[in-house]
Parts: sequence; structure tokens; C-alpha cells
Amino acid sequence: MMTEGNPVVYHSLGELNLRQISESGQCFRLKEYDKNKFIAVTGAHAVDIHDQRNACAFWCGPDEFRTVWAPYFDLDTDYEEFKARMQDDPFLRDALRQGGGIRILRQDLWETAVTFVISQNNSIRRITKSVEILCERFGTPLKEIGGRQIYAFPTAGRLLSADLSAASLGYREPYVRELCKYGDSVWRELPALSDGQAKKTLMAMRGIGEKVANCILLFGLHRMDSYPRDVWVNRLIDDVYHGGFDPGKYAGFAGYVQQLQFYHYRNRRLAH
DNA sequence: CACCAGGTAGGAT
DNA sequence: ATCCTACATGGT
Repeated sequence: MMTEGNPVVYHSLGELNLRQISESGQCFRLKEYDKNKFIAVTGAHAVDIHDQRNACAFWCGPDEFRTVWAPYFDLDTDYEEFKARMQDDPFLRDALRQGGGIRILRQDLWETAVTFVISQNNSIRRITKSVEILCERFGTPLKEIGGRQIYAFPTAGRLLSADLSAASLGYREPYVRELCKYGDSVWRELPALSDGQAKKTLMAMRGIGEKVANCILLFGLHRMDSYPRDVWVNRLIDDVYHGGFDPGKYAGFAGYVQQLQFYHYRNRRLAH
């Protein structure tokens, strides 16, 4: 079914690594369901991707690849120059060696807003679990991949009238419910706003502070200058840079630098 | 048992 | 403006 016909083969050559992205903490639904086999979901689309050595096989038609997945994985952006400009920093050189296949995804704005409101003072494991429950219970069924039924991320309307207790959102539940009450217009208009205006609009919503707003700017609006500071990034700046790190040095891709730092530092620390 | 997790709201200073 | 703390839940 999902694997009939031919996949679109993208020659990633280290520029796209799905395992690294799935472990990078920027998204909560890119899942390795089998060795080197991933399920990606965005909006009303889901796809089976087989990540082999230097190529990713996307099991979808060329039109869907071009209009949905290439944009989602930011494949039309050239990261080479970003990488070149990090080479003078030893920590970033290491981070690139470990996470050079990370990209900044262009995720659905609504989904990004909800998932990062859930993320506050929470663990990636629990966020992922909560999001999975929300999708399974309240999302539209899309298709089956690897014997699993895949669901879309639920709409605001559906979540508003739902019993969210099974997702164990804790004290964040009312924040999510309040988010649902904003009309679609807010989310439609945000992409047209400047970074500053968009951030201000987001931070006026309950449950969205500076850090979560920065995550939504980066992962939901692809504002590459946004540099979210979570506990790990703060720790890392303290530890590796002795308090002196200026993301302004990386104008135009500071958010990408942040992802690499987060991924590398966190993995290193969790390794023992 | 204490402490932590991709923080923030609301109140006190 | 800046500092302080309670906050649900599950894992270590």
C-alpha cells in the first residue's frame, strides 16, 4: 500500500539525517518505527521515509515530495554556508560532526504552538507521549504506515470540546484550551508579521513566554534568527562559553546554531 | 524521599 | 523592571 510504486529518492549526502532530527527536540512526531524507517507527519500528510546511508527514500509521489516534504525538511535551503561560518568554534565543529544532518523544519504553526506550550517545564519523553495521545484520540485518520494508523494533529475546534485528561497535560491543560479559543485569523496573519510583532502577539497568549515564543518563531514560522534558551542551552552557555555567547554573531541562522548546540550538548550529557 | 524536565503566570519587591 | 515561587505529572 504505502510502498507500492517507486519512492522519491533524495540524495541527502549527510545533509539530511532523520534520526538526528527526530532526536533534536524541535518536533515530536518524527518517529523511527523500525530500523532506519521513519514516519513523518505534517498537516494532512504522512509519509514513510527510509533513510539509507546517503539517500532518503520518500514513499510518496513526486508532487507531494515537491510541495510538502521538500519544504517541510527545508531542502531548498543551502546549509553549507552556515556550516562554513561555524568552523572557527570548536564546540560547533564537534556539534556538526554529530548533528550535521539536522535541519530546521518548517512545521505547521498551530501544531508548533500547542506542542511547545505543552513543552514548558516538561520532558521530551512526556511531551511526545502527550502529543501522541492527542493525535490518536482527536486527530483525523490519514493513512496506515508500517501497520500503524497515522492521525493528523487535531484542530483547535476538536480540542476545544475534547476531554484532554488522558493526555496528562497537568497544569498546562487550561493553556492549551485557551489557545483553542483564538480564531484561525491569528494563525493566518502571524506569518506576515515581523519577528518582533509576531513574538509580541504570541507572548500575549497564556502559556507562551519568551522561550516558547522563540520556539514557535523558529520551528513554526522559520524565523532563523530566533534563539530559544532552555535549561540545556543556558547550561551549555554557562559551561562551554563561560557565560559569553552571542547568537548575534550568527545572524540569519542563529536558530540553526542553537539546534546544533542543544542536540550535541544534551546527547553528550545524557550519554552518562 | 528529593530533584528534574526544551518555563511561565501572578504576585511581591 | 526584576526577582520569587507554585505549578501537574512521571521518571530517576
